[in-house]
Amino acid sequence: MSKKTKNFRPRARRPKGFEDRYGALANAENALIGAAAGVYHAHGFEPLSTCALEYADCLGKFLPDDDRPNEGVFAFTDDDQQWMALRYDLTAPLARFVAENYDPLPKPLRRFAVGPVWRNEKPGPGRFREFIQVDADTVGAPGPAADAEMIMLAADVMKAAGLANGEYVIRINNRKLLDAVLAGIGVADTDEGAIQRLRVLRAIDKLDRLGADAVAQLLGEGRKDASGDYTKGAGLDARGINAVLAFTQAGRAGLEATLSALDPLMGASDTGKDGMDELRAIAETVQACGYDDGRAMIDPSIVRGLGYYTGPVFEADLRIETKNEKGEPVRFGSAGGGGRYDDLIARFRGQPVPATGFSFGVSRFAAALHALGRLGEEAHGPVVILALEADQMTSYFAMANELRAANIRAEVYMGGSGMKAQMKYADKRNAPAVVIVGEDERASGEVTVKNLNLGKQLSGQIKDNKEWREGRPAQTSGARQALVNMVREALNR
RNA sequence: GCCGCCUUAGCUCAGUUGGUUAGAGCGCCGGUUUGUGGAACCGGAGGUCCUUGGUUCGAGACCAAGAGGCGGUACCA
Repeated sequence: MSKKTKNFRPRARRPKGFEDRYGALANAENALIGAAAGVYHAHGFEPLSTCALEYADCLGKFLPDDDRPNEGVFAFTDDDQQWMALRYDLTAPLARFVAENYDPLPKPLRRFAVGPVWRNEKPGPGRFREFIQVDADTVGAPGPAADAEMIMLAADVMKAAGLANGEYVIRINNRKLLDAVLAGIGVADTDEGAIQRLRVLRAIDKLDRLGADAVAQLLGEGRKDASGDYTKGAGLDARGINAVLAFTQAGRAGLEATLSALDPLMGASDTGKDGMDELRAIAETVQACGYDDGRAMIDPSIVRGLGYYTGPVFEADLRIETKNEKGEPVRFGSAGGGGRYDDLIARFRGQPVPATGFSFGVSRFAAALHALGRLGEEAHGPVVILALEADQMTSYFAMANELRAANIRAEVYMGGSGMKAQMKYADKRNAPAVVIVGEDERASGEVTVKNLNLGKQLSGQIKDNKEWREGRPAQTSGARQALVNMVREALNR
């Protein structure tokens, strides 16, 4: 080994856009995953775990005229020259799995999935290059009841995450309605029209962020933003712009009122009629189940991503304003979204397989709750049993087991340091109490329990160093058999 | 990708018109306790001033390029 190699020290650094989650944030993610998985499991969904890598063509991540995967995915070629890509969501792998194992699976297939997905995009607040999603999907159910169920489940998950009524809303729309509006203003069913439709969708997606005026520019000629960047518009005329904006603004307070406002905008279009029928059926179900109390609403300005949605689309939004450390409002985007994608599995099978689903961005959700100070952090750490005598470890382990059996989180100090360092460790772990058994206690068959919170309070009153040194505030000794009760008492004070 | 702002100790920052050994608060470590965290007092460690190149007798301060961070915008199938 050369001297140079020997001295090499890699600089510890985290890849850009990737996040470490420790402590409260990691706990929050786990709690959200548990909440969502609990709701879905209770509704009969089966867990499915698929692999992180997929063949890129199975993800549909190829540009039509290109031989390498699209930007936005992390991809590389395998030994056999095939393009592999990290999954960018859990829906495309589901489509692959269903197509691959179609015959033996129960239809409809109800499955939920939890896991990280990867996107090669610019990171931002609540936008990560690796993040955890929880998905639930129903495959093989063509009717709007399946969509309505997805919406109600999404609301249930938000509730299970600890949010109160009014702090979240599931917004509902149907892509067919916008298609009808665009057809009505002369957007042709051609390649050119498809591009135009795409630009319209992107423009509408920016409504909440940029406002109606900017979106009107994007629907028309184009828009120059504050940084001087120019975005080409959809090229609609004034009549078209007004029609699209009127559609997006047709949302009303109640489900019925919104449906009534939308009806006249659909004209004679068959697509529009289909979309309205679906939306009406969803609204009736949601209403009958009592979710029209603010948890679910129709919002024509919701369009969702661009790709595979074919009908109803939904989005879960936090209604609490999020601020950063400087008090500036932070836009986190939606906590989740979904919709119907009847053509996705057909890519593999040649015949349509209807499907609908919902996906939560757990990492973003957790980051938003963190910014809101709503993490529900654990009140305290584990009880720490000091390891004062190296030859007494088995008795320390026995005490820890007794506490755990009584449902008290506990650990034995595992370091090699002295008592002072062990106390500091317990303090840093936010331990509610420490158990002290050294030579003295062992000789007399006792244990000492020190209440760290109480000790902290008492320390504020001590001014004299002698008192500090000699006082043993907030700790009590008692018989070894009373360990659990003494710790419990300390926890309750 | 494009535009703008930022980068000095672990963290938050100060650093006069370019001028000797670069500072503070908090944190960390140690001592006043060799069986005690947290108050108080005393002491200590810790900096390639993001990197590279340039201007200058002299650069943490000025210039250029690059990297990283933040914000906006685009992209997000």
